[in-house]
Amino acid sequence: MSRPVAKPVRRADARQNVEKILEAAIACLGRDPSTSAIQIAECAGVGRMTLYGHFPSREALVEAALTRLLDKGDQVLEGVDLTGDAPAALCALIESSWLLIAQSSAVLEAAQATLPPTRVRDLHAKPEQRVNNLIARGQAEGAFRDDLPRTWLASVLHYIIKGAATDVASGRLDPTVAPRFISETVLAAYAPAPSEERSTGR
Amino acid sequence: MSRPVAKPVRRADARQNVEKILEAAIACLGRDPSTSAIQIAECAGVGRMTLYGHFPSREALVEAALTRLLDKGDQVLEGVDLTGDAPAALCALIESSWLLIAQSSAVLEAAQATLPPTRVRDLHAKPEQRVNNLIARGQAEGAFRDDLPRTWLASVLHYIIKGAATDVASGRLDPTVAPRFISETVLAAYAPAPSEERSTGR
DNA sequence: GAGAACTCGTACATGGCTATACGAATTAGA
DNA sequence: TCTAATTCGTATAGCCATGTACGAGTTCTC
Repeated sequence: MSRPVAKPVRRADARQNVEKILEAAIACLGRDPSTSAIQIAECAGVGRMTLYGHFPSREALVEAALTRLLDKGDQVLEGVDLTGDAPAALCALIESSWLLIAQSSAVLEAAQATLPPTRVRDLHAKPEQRVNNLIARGQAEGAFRDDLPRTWLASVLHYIIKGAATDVASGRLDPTVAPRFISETVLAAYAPAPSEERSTGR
Repeated sequence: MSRPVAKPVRRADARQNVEKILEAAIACLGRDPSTSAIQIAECAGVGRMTLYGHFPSREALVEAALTRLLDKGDQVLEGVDLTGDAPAALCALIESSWLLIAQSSAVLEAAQATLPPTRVRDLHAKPEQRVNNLIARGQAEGAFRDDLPRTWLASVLHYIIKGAATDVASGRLDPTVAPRFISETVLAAYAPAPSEERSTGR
């Protein structure tokens, strides 16, 4: 009875199919959070039953896709140096992962429609923390404005990234200029109030 | 047969029901763009069949709701003085109609899922223009930054308003402080490059 | 090469939303 | 008051998505 789910070895093609399905799910849900399991399956190039063979329900699939996406994002952010000058670090963060963040937002939206809210919060708490810390540090150093709460500043970043991603997806915005627009806008929005010239760090 | 739709007089209660349905549609779709016609009907306090008696399809209902909402927004903006100092005008615009704009965005999202894209564009072209003109004027006067395209600046405004509205709806953001946050953030984002210290109003 | 794992089609039950048709009860308006 | 407009329940049909069951064919893995 000590092995309820233990399938230690899976056939190679099976694992490969799981991979294809997850990638397709991320792509599809990133485009439209309400994509059906059928569409994801055919987008992955597998039969619908294969999908249900690997994921017991659409809910499980969405959760798996979100988890993978957040892990991927976490890895990317791991490789970005966020310790230096706060504005520069924010810029680097945006440059390196705005698309990933945008995708995550969309998949997260899909998750919110099907998963219990607590589960969702748990899943994306960690990556969220990275951004939060950076903003907090910037505020403490006087590089970012202090007259608006950190949570709001973080939200603004997400709003803009998500909006830009939507417009890029629908062809209204050129993806090559998007990161620059985002960075310049967010940095300006985060800038300390100009009236009183605080000693802005260095 | 020369009068296919001509119903010159409608009974008072009928018109009143149409009113209730439209208001309910705006409220429901503003909260969740995928609200079903059934939910809208019971939210309006009328039977489902009454709804179909007044609107031939859900699509027609969505279009009617969007049209009414945009008209309402247009009226509100009509009463706002946008001719003075550009930042102040933008601030007044946000203060007076951020909630309306947010609702419009949500209903517009519902419309995009059911209406032909051209129709949607046509409908909200006019209110959009008001914001665009204000931004253009601000740029021309040097009150707003010029290094980012006007369309992008307008988009940013929408991103933030829509995001804030979502967070207010889900209880993550206090509705009483939201307009202030939005205004201060957008004004900072729109500010001209900081190197030259313009006298930014007060 | 043989057995097991895996794929995937078909079929089916379920549930939700849209939309139509019919008809009875209600109600406004003259 | 009387008539016609209006409401609104029920029934019906179609479409689509989810999820389960069965079974035959294919392909890995030993």
